Amino acid sequence: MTNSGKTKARGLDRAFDILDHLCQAGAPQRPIEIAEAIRAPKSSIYDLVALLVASSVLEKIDGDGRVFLGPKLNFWSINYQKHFDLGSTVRPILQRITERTKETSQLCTLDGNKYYVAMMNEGSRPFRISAEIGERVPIPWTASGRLLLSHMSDQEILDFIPQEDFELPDGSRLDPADFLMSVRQAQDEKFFDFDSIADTFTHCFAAPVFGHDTVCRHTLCIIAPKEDAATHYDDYKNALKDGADLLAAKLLSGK
Amino acid sequence: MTNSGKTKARGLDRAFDILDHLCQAGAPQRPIEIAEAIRAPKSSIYDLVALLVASSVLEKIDGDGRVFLGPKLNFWSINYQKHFDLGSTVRPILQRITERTKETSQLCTLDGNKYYVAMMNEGSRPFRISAEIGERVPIPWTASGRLLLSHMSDQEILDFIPQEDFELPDGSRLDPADFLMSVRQAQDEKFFDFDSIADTFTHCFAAPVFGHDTVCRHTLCIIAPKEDAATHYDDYKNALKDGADLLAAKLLSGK
DNA sequence: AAATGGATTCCGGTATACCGGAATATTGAC
DNA sequence: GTCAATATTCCGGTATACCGGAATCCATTT
Repeated sequence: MTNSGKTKARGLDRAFDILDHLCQAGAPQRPIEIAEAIRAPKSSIYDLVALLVASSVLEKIDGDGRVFLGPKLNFWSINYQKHFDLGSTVRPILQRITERTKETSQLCTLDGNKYYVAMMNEGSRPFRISAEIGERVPIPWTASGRLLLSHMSDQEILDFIPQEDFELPDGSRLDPADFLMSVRQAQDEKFFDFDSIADTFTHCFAAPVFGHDTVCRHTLCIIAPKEDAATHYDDYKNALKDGADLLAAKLLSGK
Repeated sequence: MTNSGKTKARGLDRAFDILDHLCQAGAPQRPIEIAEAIRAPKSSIYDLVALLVASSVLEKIDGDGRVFLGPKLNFWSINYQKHFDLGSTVRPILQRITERTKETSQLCTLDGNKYYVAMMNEGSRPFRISAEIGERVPIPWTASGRLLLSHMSDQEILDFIPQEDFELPDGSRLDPADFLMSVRQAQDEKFFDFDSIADTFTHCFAAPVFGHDTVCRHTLCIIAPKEDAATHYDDYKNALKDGADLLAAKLLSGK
């Protein structure tokens, strides 16, 4: 993963691999399970897990040696958020969008070369759509992904996305050239929407939140049943764009 | 800091020191500032900062080489919170407390041997009391601190708290023996309140949130002007205790 | 009990991460 | 422009972190 050749891997990288793996696993694991999943030497992982537990970056969950993400991560993240004030800035904006549209709204962003939902405000619908919070999803599967990559060149995008991520959940393959076109379309219109590819009955909308360098750092998005998406298309689009513009302004003004 | 002797420090520890230092600094810094603050070799810090930036654990903030906590921390923390569901569980409880008391309410916990405010719900008062979110504060300065240590023995507590943390902000020194007594009192009553030591006109209340092992993992607390604290003493106390019990129940039931 | 299978700890060699110090780049003052 | 002061990069030696493999521990089964 981090280490493909014949050489030793750095402890830092291994440690971060452990954290990322536990995010993906979504549940406490034993050192040996982690080692196998990461494809890392067992003895190294035992060492590292002990170190990470000692510094509360990981936490012992049960008496059987299972560990999970620890409170130290929360501490660092709170300080991160204090600076960018994401939490308290975004929440009311999502609530406003859900109020206007009745749909579940989300703040999305990238982690490495994957997309994930960073914050979610559930709508009133009885059924629940969309990915779990914090779950990493291939970028081409998402409307937001088009926007989040739009500052990159075609070549950069192709280098950035793992080949296998063009395989859609239904087993078909998305043509990278088509994907690039949709990225450019999203870039031009500063908006993107399409029928979901995770299911057959919903439609995704996404609006970009630009940082100071005109790079799309986040998106606001909603996922709605197709019929509602069609009848309220302009309402939904405007609700998202308004929210995204407001959010960008607040983030840029430093408050 | 991490390394006092003559030996090399581990990269992991240095990296975590960097993160903790940036939390404390509260603002982006250059590698060299970090190195001096941490008392670490410059060349090592340059190396590490580059590594951490590459993995988005740190983030380049400006063109002058300044870095700050990065989005990767947020990603990990979101997954941490998904598991323990702190965010969405605690928020409404704090809101309820603030509703009942009109005061600012907080969720507090430990990071290492320091206290910090993990979540805050501001009351309606025109002036603002209490520490910043995420700011590390000596445990003896806080009402919550008494509860958060109450599972430890006297000796463990004395070993745990740095000597200098008994120096109060007004320059006077708290007798460790007195502190231990107040810890035991808090333990017996499952509650603690006292006149603030950070100022002369407020009173702090704290109620413990117990984990599955009857260890006090968090506290709920409020800080109120002395007169209000006196006239509404029972109201405030009950609001906090109700909230804390409710929170403990929710956390233990896994939802 | 004995045996089996797996998890965890222990241990020693070696690749390399860490660090001191020198070289170079950058900034700002004059 | 020159110079001084500071920040950053470069480089090589050595302490040690990483890792393979063996030993030990711990449940379960026979």
